Amino acid sequence: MYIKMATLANGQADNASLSTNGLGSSPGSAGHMNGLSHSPGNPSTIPMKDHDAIKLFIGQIPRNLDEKDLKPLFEEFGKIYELTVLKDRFTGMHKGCAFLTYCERESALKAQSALHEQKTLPGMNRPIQVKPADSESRGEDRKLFVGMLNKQQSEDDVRRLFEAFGNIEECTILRGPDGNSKGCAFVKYSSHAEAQAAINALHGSQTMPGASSSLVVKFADTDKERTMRRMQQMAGQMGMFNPMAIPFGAYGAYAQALMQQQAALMASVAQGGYLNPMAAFAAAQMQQMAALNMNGLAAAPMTPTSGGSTPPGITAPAVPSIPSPIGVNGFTGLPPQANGQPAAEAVFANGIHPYPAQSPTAADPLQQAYAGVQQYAAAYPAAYGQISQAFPQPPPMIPQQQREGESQQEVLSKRDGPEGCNLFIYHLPQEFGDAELMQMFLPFGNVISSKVFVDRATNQSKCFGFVSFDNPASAQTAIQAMNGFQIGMKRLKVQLKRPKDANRPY
DNA sequence: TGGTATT
Repeated sequence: MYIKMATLANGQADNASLSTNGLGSSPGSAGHMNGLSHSPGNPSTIPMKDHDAIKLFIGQIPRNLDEKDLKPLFEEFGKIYELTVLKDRFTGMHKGCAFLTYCERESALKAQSALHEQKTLPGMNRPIQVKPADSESRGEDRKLFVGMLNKQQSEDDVRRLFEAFGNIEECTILRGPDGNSKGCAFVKYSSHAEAQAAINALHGSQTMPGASSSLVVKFADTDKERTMRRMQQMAGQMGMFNPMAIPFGAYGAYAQALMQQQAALMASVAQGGYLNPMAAFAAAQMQQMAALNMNGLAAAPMTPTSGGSTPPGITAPAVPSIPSPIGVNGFTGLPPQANGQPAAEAVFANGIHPYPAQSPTAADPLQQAYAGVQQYAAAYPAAYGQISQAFPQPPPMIPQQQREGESQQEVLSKRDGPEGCNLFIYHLPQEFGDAELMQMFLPFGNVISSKVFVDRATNQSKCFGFVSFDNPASAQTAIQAMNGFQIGMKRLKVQLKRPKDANRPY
């Protein structure tokens, strides 16, 4: 009985928060004190109930109607298994709603379609509510997030699109404070299966006029995910560490340990006087990759995220979950020599090895990341060769360390830094995606966003992009260091991003 | 010289 009461209390609370009818209810009352409610503990009095029977929430019931009054209204759709008016636990006051379970699932569906919002009971000013109780499903597993809608599309438009796949209980366009659509919506079906069917049929199926890519149909965030998202946003605004690193458990701890290890390496390098932008660049890449891989968010870290093509010599290695032996030349799948040079020599063309000699062990993820850097560098010998020319002297800068746990959130956030912190970069290699762009600028500070402009029609990079730092000094340092930097046949153009309202050509 | 969004 205790369990039964708890269940009812939960269901009631759920429905109270769900319903838009203004029915007040405080959690806790269990309406089991009535003549129609069967005691599930006594087999002799329990009618048989379908295994897939649906518990219905009935709302907008006049408070003078009790179970025996309501029974005739609902009985015409089938045999009632249980009907319970919700009452305040302490005062016994009728709360204006009830739970109803038919013996057969089909009866519930019939009652819902016949009654829900179809008639208004005497004395009420809103129509009766007959719908599955929230306790019937978590809610989240049948609620969809729909993205890439046309901003002109209405609730009805979306309903029409989704109604073929099941019964839609809710359909809401997300709107900003001004009432304009954000181009996305929530659609809630009666069942998980319906929601899944809609995903299967509609996700990516079409591109709405004016939308930048094809329709997105996926399960909506769970409460937990929503909380995480909020935390991330908050942390991002405050420039704090990323809370995502904490719940990742063992992986997060491992990634953090890795980064600490790498930070220690970098510190020893700095003390040895070897620090130069190139070393910082390579180290930053290594950190990125290690962090990304450990979090399982990017199995092939050096694959451009946009553009579709892969730089020559880069084979997008997957980091094996069970490490296999790798040699100094790097990953399985990497040609032993790229561009005619041993990869390691291509990286450190200036003869400076910023890392202490190590004997590579096969199981060391650091080695894997290191190999990844080598591989990446091997594909861009020109870039790396030029670095030593670009910086005959150590430049007047101390590359800012990436702080622990910072990378994921920073990678994911898409926002400008303050004025003077945002760079426009032109003449990027065709193969560069957001990730590569960011890695290139990480040595100069805390990169809060990176974006390579991609032609939507061809999905090809337009060879320019944006990088935002969290402070103007980093941006200036990056300009000094990287403007005119030669990659292959091109030289990077690195300038402050033109403010939106300003009209000055550089 | 940008922006795939979660009641």
